[in-house]
This record gives sequence, C-alpha cells and structure tokens, in this order.
Amino acid sequence: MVDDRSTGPTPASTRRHRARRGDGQQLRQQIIHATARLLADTGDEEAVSIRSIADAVGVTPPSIYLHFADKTELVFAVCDEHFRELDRRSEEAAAGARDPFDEIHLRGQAYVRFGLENPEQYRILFMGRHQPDDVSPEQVEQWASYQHMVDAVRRAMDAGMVEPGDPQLVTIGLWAAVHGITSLMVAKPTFPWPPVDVVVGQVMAMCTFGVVRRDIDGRPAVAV
Amino acid sequence: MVDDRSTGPTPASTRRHRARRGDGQQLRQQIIHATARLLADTGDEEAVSIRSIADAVGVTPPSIYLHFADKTELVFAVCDEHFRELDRRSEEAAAGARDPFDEIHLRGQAYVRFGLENPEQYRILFMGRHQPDDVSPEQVEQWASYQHMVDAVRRAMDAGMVEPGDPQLVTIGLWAAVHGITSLMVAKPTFPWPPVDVVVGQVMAMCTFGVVRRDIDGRPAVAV
DNA sequence: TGTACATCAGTGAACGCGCGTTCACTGATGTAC
DNA sequence: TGTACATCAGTGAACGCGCGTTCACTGATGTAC
Repeated sequence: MVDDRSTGPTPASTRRHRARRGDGQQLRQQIIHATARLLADTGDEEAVSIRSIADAVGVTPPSIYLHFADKTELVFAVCDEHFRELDRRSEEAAAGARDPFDEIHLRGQAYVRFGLENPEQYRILFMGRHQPDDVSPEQVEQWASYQHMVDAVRRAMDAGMVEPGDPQLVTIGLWAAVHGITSLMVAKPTFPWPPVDVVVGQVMAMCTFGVVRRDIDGRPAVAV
Repeated sequence: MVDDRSTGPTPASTRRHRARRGDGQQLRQQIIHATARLLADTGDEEAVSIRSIADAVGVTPPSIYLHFADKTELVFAVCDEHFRELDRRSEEAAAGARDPFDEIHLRGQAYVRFGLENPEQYRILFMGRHQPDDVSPEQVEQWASYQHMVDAVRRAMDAGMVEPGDPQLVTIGLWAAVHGITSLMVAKPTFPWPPVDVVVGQVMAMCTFGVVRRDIDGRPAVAV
C-alpha cells in the first residue's frame, strides 16, 4: 500500500502562501520557472497547458492572467529567459579560449551542449513555429549569442586564422552546422548516432578543414 | 461584387462522385493528397484537422476512418509519400553528376531545395516530434535517400576525392550541414538571410574546404 | 489602541470552441436466380 | 428480363474532452484617522 495523499492539485510540498501586498510580482517568476520545468519534464510543448502550469505553481488558472495577457506572452517570457541562458553559457565557454579560433570552437561546443541538455527549450527557440517576427533585422542586433559569434569570427579573420570573407556569412554557415547536428539529434533521438563527442568532433573538423582530399602539399585533390 | 458561391463544405468544383464498388481505395489516395496540399497551403500542421481534410476531399469526417485507423496512421502515410519524393528528387539530381564528389554536391543541393520548397512537409519529416520509432537502426537501412548518400560518399572516398574515413560519419556531418541551413531558414523565415544561393554556397564550400586560413602551400595556418 | 476602509492577490465556476472519434444509418451498385 | 438481396462507400448526428479565457467574487493585508 502506497501512502500517496495526493488530495488535489496542490500537494503540501508545493503549497504556496499568498504573497504580501506589493509582492505579487514574485508569482510571475514562479510561473516562468514552472513553465520551463514542465517543458523540460514532459518534453512536449503542447502538453503544457495553462491549467498544468497553474497546478505546478499551486495556484488557479486565472491567476496566470494577473501576470501575462495570454499564453503567447508567457511563452515569449520563457524564451527570453532561455536565450539569455544560452548567451550566458556561450560567454562562459568563450572565457577559456586560447585564441579567436579556439573561441569559435568553444562557442560551437557550448551551443550543441545547451541544445542537447535542454532539448525541449531548444525546440521552442530554434525549431518552433511561433513568433512571426521573432528575428526581424532589428532584433538580430540584440541577439547576444549570435552577435558575439560574429565578433569572434571577425577577430579570427583579423588574426589571420580564418579565410578572409564576410563574418556574418561565415557565422551563418557555422551556425547551420552546429544547429544542424543539435536539431537532428533532438528531433531523431532513435537514429543510430555515433557517440555525441564523435559526431560533434566530425562536424567541427568538417567546418574547419573540409572533407576534400588534399595532396601532399595540401592542395585540394578536386576543383569544384 | 464577387460571385463566390461557396455553398458549404463541398463546392461544385471539388464535388466527388461516390466510388464504384471495389474502387473505394481511390479515396485513400485522395485523402493523402488533400492532406499534403492542406499542409503546404496552411503551413501549419496543427491547423490540419480530420474535418478540414474531409472538407477538402468533399467527404464527411467518418469517411476518413474507412481508410485510416486514426489520424496518426494518416500522417504516417503522408510522411511515407514525402520521403519517397525526397529520394526521387535526390536520385534525379544525382543522375547528372560528373563524378562522385559532384554527386555529393548535387544531392546536398537537391535536399535543401526540397526543404525550402516544401517547408511544412520538411518540418514534419525532420523537425517534428512524432513517431518515437521513426528511425530505428533497422529502418535507417531502408531509408533510401540517406543510404544513397552514404554510397556516394563511399565512392568519393574510393576515388580519392574525399579524405578517407567512415562514410557513415562523413554523411552524418554533411547531413547536419544541409539540414542545418534548411531547417534554420524554414524555422526563422524573418531572419535577414543573404540570398539562398549565397548561403547554400557558403555551407557547401565550408563543408568542402573548411574555414581555416591556409598558407601559400595550402597548409592550415592553425593547429587544433 | 481600535476600527473602518481601500487595495489587491488570488479563487470558483463557467463560457464557447474545435478536436478526434463512434455508431447506427442510408442508398447506390452489382449479383444470383 | 425482372426482382430480391448482399455488399459496401459514404452519411448525420452526436459523444466526451481539454483547451484558453472571462467574470463576478473573496478575504487577507495594510493604512488613515
């Protein structure tokens, strides 16, 4: 006999106390965090309803609307939080770089790690359908983790470590590569992937040196 | 004044005649095609309901269940159709190849083109959450467009055009690159992308030659 | 120190909606005799 | 050639469900006097 005294949507362990006057804002953060946790736990954005969020916080559904105009606004707030987290991790990784070229690698690895550790959040940020205007030209300028990567590529070019070219374009190419491997592994978890380190290493090496066979003097064996 | 005589769910232009005895199977194909068209038109998988599919075919919802056990089975059938279409296009592109290395490029381009021309189908095939067992190890062996790419890579290696290595691993890397650019452009249509040819060219060149700066004799300027 | 009152965090019950699916049925088509 | 009947493609109406959201409300908290 299991003693599960689940007597409704508000188990004792998560029972909240009503906030003090003026402290209403703290529910906002609790809602955002509960939403993020539910997304990570259930692994399914559609399964996360206003009701389930309210339940997780220990509050009734209408309370959500005291802090968010509608569900979209809540999802936006959660995305915002995660974009900041991604940038935070990228900066952390970049801090240990030996040189700009190394920094590019470390940022790429941090990106893949973030995605594989937070697959459902990654889905929402980079694989979803929401926010028709989520990355308008103006917003891209404020998209920290992207701009930081462009800067790193520019510095690597200036240092003569990367072939000269348009830093934006090179960044897009590198982004495509790391996003490609991350999103495939998130979307197709049952594919017989080699160990993740091997796959990431392959993609990184491919971006860096290419796949083309080279002669003894380093020249490509084919012309395209 | 527009003469729109939309008099219900079955406009005259699409009115069906009941199939002959034994010809019931033809509705099955009509349902699959209507579903595919709706997905492409609305650009939103969730907006495509059993009711809307039945409407598009000119039939009532229960008729769907004469041919598919449930909605999942229908979606599977549509996916199947599109996987075959992707392989067909890849084969078509590969037929014009000068050599195995060229074939890799052509297949990659065909892949990106397929995704950008059929974004909603691409979403379902490669960015969705369905089919927990959709690419089990056994199924990958039957996944034509993937296996054909592995073969092309192996031939390019045998011909000395691609650095020796594991053809599967190289294919995964290349797949990550083309999927990366395709899925990003599908998921973030408002990002200020350069012209698609430029982006695809950048990714292809990056996969081929890498981004690292090389000395006059072709040797990498950095060691990693 | 006591009390009336304004504030505001949060509730309870219900709304309309569209969904996937079911079930008993209809009626045209072909077949047996 | 005519008729009774089996077959089967497709229908009409309804089911229960969970969803996002609304609205009138409660009751604890702090404040003015």
